[in-house]
Amino acid sequence: MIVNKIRESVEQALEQLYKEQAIGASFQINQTKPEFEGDYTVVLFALVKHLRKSPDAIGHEIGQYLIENEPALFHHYNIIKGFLNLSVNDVYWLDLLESSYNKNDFGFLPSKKRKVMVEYSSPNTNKPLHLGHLRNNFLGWSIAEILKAGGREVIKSCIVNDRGIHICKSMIAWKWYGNGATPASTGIKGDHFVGDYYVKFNDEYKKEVEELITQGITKDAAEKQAPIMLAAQKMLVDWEAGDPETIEIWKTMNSWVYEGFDATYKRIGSDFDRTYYESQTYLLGKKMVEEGLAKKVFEKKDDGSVWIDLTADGLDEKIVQRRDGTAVYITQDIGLAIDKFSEYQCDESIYVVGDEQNYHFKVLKLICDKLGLASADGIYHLSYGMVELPTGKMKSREGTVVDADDIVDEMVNIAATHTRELGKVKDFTDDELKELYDILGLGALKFFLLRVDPKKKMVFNPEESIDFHGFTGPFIQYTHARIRSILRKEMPAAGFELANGLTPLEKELLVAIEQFSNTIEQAVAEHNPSVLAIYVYNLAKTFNSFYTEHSVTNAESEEKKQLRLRLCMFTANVIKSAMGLLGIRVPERM
RNA sequence: GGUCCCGUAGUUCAAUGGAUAGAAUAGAAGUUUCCUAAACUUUAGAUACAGGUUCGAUUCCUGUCGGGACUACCA
Repeated sequence: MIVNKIRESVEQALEQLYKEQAIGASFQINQTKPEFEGDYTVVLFALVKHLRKSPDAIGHEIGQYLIENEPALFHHYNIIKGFLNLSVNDVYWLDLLESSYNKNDFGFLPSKKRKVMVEYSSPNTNKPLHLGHLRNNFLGWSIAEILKAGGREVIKSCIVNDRGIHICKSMIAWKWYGNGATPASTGIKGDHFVGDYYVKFNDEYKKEVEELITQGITKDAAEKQAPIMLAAQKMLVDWEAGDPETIEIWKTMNSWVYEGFDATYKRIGSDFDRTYYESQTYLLGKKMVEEGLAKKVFEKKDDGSVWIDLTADGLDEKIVQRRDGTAVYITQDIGLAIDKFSEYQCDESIYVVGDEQNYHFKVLKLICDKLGLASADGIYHLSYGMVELPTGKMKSREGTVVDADDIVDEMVNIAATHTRELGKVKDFTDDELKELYDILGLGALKFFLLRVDPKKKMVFNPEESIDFHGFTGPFIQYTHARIRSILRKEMPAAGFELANGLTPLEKELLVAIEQFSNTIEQAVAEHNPSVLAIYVYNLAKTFNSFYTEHSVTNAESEEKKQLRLRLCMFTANVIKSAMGLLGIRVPERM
């Protein structure tokens, strides 16, 4: 990678020129801004104090040194206001086209021998997936692929929250009001079917609370006394006690949900190497409660509930087991952390979970640490921001939730409409068309959700966010299809002598291609797919300018044609790889 | 109340303390006998406010104003 080479060369220059004075000196290397001459820029200000010389003097000395000692790499430099702009020889860029020819794993980095688990998706089994889950799924899948490209061994995992009071709510509503209906008898997708009863529960609960309030009971008391809520709570206790009827309903309703989830996962491309079920991990968590009590990490209150005091760490007291002996969320997460580590011994365990749980994961890591668990160090919360609507946060109670299946269908339909209007693929079979619409619709959706820094919350405007122009997935897919169209006419020849001299756009394209592996490295370090999305978009944009300006198959000379054919091939490969890391396929034609 | 996060063009997003704050979209004006116009070119438009740190601040610190999350014996 050229940036690393430049860094090494400059470090060597510093060492040779300034000896011990240069020890510990640090500097930045940026890509040179287009308005200046050069390819990469060394920022000199940071060296001034160390070397006690003016930036210009340092720049000239380093620049001279580089040109004299590494003439193969550098051929020119200029200094403007403390910035040393270095021009790299065209030969370096042309060699890149020569040496990387036929390389399939372009950009991918050598193995780092680190094992990483990425937990993502983690659905509740009481309702279907929504837009927020899609951000989670796309992020988790993508970061796993990015880590693989960065040489890590990756295990994708999913924890299914298949037990708890929320499931009992759906169960009791179905038991009371379902009259034995099933997804098959109603023709409703399983996860939506169960979700409808969750909504039903909330409706009935609200009615009961209002009814109680009219009887003169306070709101707080009414919320605790509502019969349907009491029934749900009893169901949770029954479930933990293994009551056969409760377990039976639970198994049946969960199986409906899983059928629905499987269909959605298959459609959006989520997959997992290992699936955990909370119903199987929460008991280990409860065992850890006993151990924590013995180690005096936890403490039991008079009413029987168990707590940890984290006030010394700047946090509050946190409950780890209820008065009635049932497990809470954090309890089963402790159990899960132990399970994961004993099974895989990962160096790092990434949890892709929304930022509303920042506090929860702070607590989890602290507790694991205090319990002396080996897994504590590797816990990393990949916290992402909520997806909001222009009207604010999505709220299931107000019916403003954007359903995952619905939005995928909508995107695919729009892709279909667009494609028909343009009429470029009229010779496609029905199957080919269906696949193309999926590639485009899902590509647009995935790119939209992944192009934003995960840490930041984002706004999804149903009317405006569905776009196929500009900074979008289809823009990049289109660029790929155009390149493939050229390469179908002619592929670059092997072992051809390439023309000397690069036009500005040829050079720009090469520089961009060369940055692919650096970008992967950055994405790995930051756990951030958006840097790749931005990168691949810029690459496509650069190619489009190149494409408009230069003819490939009708180039001025055979040498130029071969050079540009290779540029086309590399660009297409990098686009395909980079989009692949985002979970987005690219079509041959569109 | 406490803890944390966020305020950048009309809108949605960029910018490891670095050069004249980048894109997209919406707006204005252009480009197609020639490899796919889902494209390209030109144009106009922004760092909430007030201090501080320094060669240099969108970025770091303090305060003000505005928005959000968490602080559940929900998960």
